[in-house]
Amino acid sequence: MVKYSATLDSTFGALADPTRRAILASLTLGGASMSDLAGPHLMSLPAVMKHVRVLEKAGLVSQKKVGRTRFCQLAPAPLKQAEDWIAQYRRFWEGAFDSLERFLSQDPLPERQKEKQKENQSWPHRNRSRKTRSR
Amino acid sequence: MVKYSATLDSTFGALADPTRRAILASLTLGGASMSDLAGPHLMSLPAVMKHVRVLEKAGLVSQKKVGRTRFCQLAPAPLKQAEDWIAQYRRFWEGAFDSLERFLSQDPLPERQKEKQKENQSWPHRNRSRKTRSR
DNA sequence: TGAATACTTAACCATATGGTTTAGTATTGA
DNA sequence: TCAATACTAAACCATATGGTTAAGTATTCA
Repeated sequence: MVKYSATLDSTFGALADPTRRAILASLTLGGASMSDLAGPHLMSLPAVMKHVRVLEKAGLVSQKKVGRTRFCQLAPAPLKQAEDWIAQYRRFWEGAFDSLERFLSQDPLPERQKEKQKENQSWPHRNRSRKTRSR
Repeated sequence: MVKYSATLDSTFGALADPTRRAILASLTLGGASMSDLAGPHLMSLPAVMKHVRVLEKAGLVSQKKVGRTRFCQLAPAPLKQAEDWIAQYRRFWEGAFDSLERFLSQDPLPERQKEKQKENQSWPHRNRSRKTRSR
């Protein structure tokens, strides 16, 4: 199947929500209680707690209960992996910018097809064989 | 409401799925048709097309139809913004790693509370005033 | 002790997401 | 021209997501 990283899934998934990014931003000011975090947001405390739980599952936040108060703090690890993943693509998307206009307006053939045409083959169908599917 | 970036939402959202990351990886080898992209995945062509549409809406992929074939290619812009966002947090999560053990096991009071205690105030409730909510 | 605080849990809801199958349309090539 | 190719569109489905309200529990403080 597909090369799979549960870490990247949950990291990017956690960062995809503006409320959660705002919570992380708030935590850069230091540890905060649930009510602290909920304060700026126009949503209920349980809703904010769900967001915090998503951030915790993604490893972006750690929690600790002191008395009746739950404190949250930024946690370190997985953002590094996400940043590395994106950085790895930088040269490709920088290259892509150069060739974008040509791709969209002038040259009708992408690299893969041109290679294969040079080899004087028919179009390479990577999915010629249909797969068995569950269900 | 919350500081909001539709671009970061859709960029991180698009990157949160392993199939879509695999499609981007495949496109680093050059432009590819829909069937090319669908090839390695154990899912139907319409499913892959939905993923490509998500990537296109996020601005990560551009498309072009030539005859009956639809070609896709990496597009440049929004990964930069996402990488910048993450990079901006690096110093915080590096710092967080140093203070994590103390936070979790020894020191019961986070920075914000300690500040306020020094000021001899009661705990600052950022959400003391309840908000009006829609619905 | 008893009221206020700070979560916590549960049930619920609407919409989004990620997949399917089926039945098309438009192109291509023998 | 006619069959095969390569998408495309629509209807459908299960589960996830992001929110709510209501009713708890556990702590704290006067």
